[in-house]
Amino acid sequence: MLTKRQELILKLIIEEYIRTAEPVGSRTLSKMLEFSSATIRNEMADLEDLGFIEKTHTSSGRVPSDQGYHYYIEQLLGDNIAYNKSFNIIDELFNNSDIKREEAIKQAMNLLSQLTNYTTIALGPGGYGAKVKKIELIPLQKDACILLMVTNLGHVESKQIEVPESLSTDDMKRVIEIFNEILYDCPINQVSEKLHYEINTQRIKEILIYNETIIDTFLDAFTKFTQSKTYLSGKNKMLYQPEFSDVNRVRELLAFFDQNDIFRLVENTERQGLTVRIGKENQISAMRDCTVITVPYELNGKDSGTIAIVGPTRMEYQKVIPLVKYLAAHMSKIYKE
Amino acid sequence: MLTKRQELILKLIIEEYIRTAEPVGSRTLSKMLEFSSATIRNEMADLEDLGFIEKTHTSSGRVPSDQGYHYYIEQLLGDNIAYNKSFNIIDELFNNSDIKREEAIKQAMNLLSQLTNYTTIALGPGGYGAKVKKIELIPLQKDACILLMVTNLGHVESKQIEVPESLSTDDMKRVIEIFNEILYDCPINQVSEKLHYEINTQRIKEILIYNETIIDTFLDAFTKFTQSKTYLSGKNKMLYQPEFSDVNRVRELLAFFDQNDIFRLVENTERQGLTVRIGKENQISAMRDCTVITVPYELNGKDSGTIAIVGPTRMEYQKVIPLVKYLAAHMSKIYKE
DNA sequence: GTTAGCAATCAACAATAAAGAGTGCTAATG
DNA sequence: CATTAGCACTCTTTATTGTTGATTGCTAAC
Repeated sequence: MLTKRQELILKLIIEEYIRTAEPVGSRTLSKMLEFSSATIRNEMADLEDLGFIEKTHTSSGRVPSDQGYHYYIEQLLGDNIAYNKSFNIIDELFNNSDIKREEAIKQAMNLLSQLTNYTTIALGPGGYGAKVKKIELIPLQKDACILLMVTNLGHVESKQIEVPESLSTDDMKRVIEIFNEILYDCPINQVSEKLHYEINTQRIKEILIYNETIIDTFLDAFTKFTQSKTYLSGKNKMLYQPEFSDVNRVRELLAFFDQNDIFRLVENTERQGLTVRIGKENQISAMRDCTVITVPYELNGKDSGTIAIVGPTRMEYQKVIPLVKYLAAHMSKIYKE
Repeated sequence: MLTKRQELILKLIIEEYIRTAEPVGSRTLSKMLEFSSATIRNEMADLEDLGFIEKTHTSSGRVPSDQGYHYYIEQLLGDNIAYNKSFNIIDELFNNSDIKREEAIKQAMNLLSQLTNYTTIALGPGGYGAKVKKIELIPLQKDACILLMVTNLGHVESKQIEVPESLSTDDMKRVIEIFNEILYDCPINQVSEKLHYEINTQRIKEILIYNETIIDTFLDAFTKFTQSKTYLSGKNKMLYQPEFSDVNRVRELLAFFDQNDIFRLVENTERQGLTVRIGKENQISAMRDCTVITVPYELNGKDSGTIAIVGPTRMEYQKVIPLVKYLAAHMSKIYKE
């Protein structure tokens, strides 16, 4: 357990380091406090022994350790979400609601990235709460048509498919009719199951007469829905952080963002509420100097996903944490009644 | 006019510089040629006077100037598109054609970026050649529905719109019926015109009874089609070029790519065939050390766009130029009969 | 016209020195 | 006994200097 004075010193070191990105020395601190630099040096030595701060070399000022940041976030910041004028801006976004769900998530991430100057990621929701609303087949030429699927959430997915010559327009109409009958109001993630369940019923058999592979084509088109989508904003915000003044670091980081591995940042954070992974706690080596904060959100009872924000370990936690919390808590406003 | 030997020396300097990114000295060249370094120095002095090469400092080797690259490309490379084994890979992509147009363009750009290790951009086609195939309105709840538009090219655009309570399901059906009658087979870029032309006819008036703003909502949804799309690939390929070992350069470059100004790279290149803009010929300051090559393409008589490739001025022209030419010339294969 | 030879130029690198910031320790202080 | 002043020590940063090596331009010889 730290004494009050140690906590104060730790807090000041962290906040000063967040501000300047330079190691903080005892003299700097003694100017802010009523103690001499010698006293502070003694305290700093203790804080270092306890693992909260580190030196970059024998005679340098101190820098917060990963553990130090954790203590700061969990013990010194507290849970109080102070009112923040950025909250208004977020509310404003959600009030302007004649935009599609996807677009809204995208914009929310953009906003968060702009407010914080860090990189933001939203994962999901995939099609998980969505239900089939309507299936439509629109002929293009003799042998090609567009398969359309609309969900109750207003999402549209389309896929161009080939149609065997043997199938007449009326046949196609019948096929679509059957699909609509079977799948109307069926949750997206149960489509495959449902079709396989019905595979021996009369209706499905009727379809298979026309074309053996149509079920597969169909299922293929549905996979797009169920893929959990990622929204990435402010990818190169990080370049302006002093910790990324080395080109190799930049390359490493951007290469990571360009891979399809982004979801790895969020691994094992489901059902955990807000998580803060600092520095090497992130398994990804390109992230060794970064903090990744994740927080789950819900759009309605079923649709859920994760918001993540990626910045340097030297992140403005005080500002960022309330912001992501607030945003995640209010994401459900995307659907207004 | 340059002598044969001057041309040879210029060619070697450029190719050596492209290979190594280091200034080329007379001794290096004399090892490749039958002349002494002194002779080559004399020739180099002349080439410098003529503006084809430059020194980085008084006693450095020579580096090609923008003008030098131009001479190399236009006089020394010639028009002969030598067969290139990459051509096969391109053909392969186009043969695998059960993908949508958008996806095909995206993949073509990805491929080009991978083959060359430079950044690639495709502009357009917008919806220009496309015609309205079908318009559909799918109700979600009482007051909301999805407006769907499908083109003959298989492109689908959707927009969620609000519907006044006063409008019954049958009314909506009637509205859509009228729209389909009016707009079937209408080229996308003439939709606005057509609707305004028909504004006083009985059919449109019938629609307006239901809802005054529906036409605007409709036109709004169509603008998405006509926007010329951009496809960007290999954004951070450039980071691995030695000319971008400075973080500030990297920032500048990526910031430019992130703006929506990419189209500026292609300004005034329409109808010009292949253009090569080297270094400061690009008006964009972030591009002062880059070469931008553009070449127009056509998908069918009407749909056209531009392919661009962005690399360092020290670009592998010999490899790149035939490649973009070939790709652009064969883009039309995306639609096979 | 070509080339050998040579002084001059300049970047790149390493070695050295000086300045400045910071630490840890010790001894004095209240 | 906590606090502080004082001081030697450490290490980074910056500037300075010298050295090396690549390259040029010029001149004179072939």
